[in-house]
Amino acid sequence: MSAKKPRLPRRSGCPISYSLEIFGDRWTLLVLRDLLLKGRRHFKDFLAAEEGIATNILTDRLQRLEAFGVIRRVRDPEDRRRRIYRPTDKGIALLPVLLELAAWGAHHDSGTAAPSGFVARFAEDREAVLEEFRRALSED
Amino acid sequence: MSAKKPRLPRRSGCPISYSLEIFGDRWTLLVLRDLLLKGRRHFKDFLAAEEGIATNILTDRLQRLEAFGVIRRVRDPEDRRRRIYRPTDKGIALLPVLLELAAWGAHHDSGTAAPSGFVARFAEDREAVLEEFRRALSED
DNA sequence: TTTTTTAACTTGCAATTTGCAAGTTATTCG
DNA sequence: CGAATAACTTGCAAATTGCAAGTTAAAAAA
Repeated sequence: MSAKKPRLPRRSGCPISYSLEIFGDRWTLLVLRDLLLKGRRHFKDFLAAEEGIATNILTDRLQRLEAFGVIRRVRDPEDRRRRIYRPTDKGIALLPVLLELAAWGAHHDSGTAAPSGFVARFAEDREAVLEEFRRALSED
Repeated sequence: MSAKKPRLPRRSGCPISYSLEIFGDRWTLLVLRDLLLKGRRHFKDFLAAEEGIATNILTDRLQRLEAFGVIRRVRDPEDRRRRIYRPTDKGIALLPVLLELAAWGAHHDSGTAAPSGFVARFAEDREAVLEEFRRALSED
């Protein structure tokens, strides 16, 4: 596996540019949302998300995330047809990015479906919210 | 101006999905980096960034950011050929997203050109770093 | 045991977006 | 006034996304 890294040659040394080389598209962070915030694990789960990602795009994104060391992919011992996708530490470190995007979106989208009170809670105790998600992810 | 909003129909009410409708591409957050973190203001400045955005893409992204109320665009009174692009409050509220992306990228990119000590400083006093950038942006 | 169903992709092709570079128009400079 | 400049616009090729049918291995049903 993992021959999927560079889509384009490196554009600059900027850290944001580096991050966007991995996440700068309409789907990758949505996949990570399901993985990190919703605890989804299987291909089928990501496919079932409301936004309707296509199978070829999902496969591509999962492969890239694996190649960049953000997730790992193993065969499910209970059903060998299935694959389990899990975040690495590098992946878990993306929680703040996801939550800041969520907070911004929830605050500025008049039609948001964000959980009620999420923005206030995050603003009030950011670290506690982060810790909750980290704990959920470490329960394996 | 500002007829540039929806590229696609809304995919879901998820706040992250909403954010990605605006930023889910390889260029938009780079433009905002220059605007919010580097204080760039003119079309020419964004064009000159190291990553080499094309003029049609830059124009498209600026128009979308304006349509979403993230930036405003005015004619420069000192040279009417020029345009000044400035962040709105909605735009400034994206600083945490940008800085989290930068911190993640700086930490995980072995070839990073991030300013030395940035990651440590941000981890140590996130609010102070945010406040610095906000102050710089309000000096107009 | 065989057949059917299911999970995770893969593939072919059309539609959309990006990238490159030349072109256009209004404004400023020499 | 002509040349240069700022901010786009345009035409077209390359790359990516989206849709839906197809494939293969594993599990479930007959």
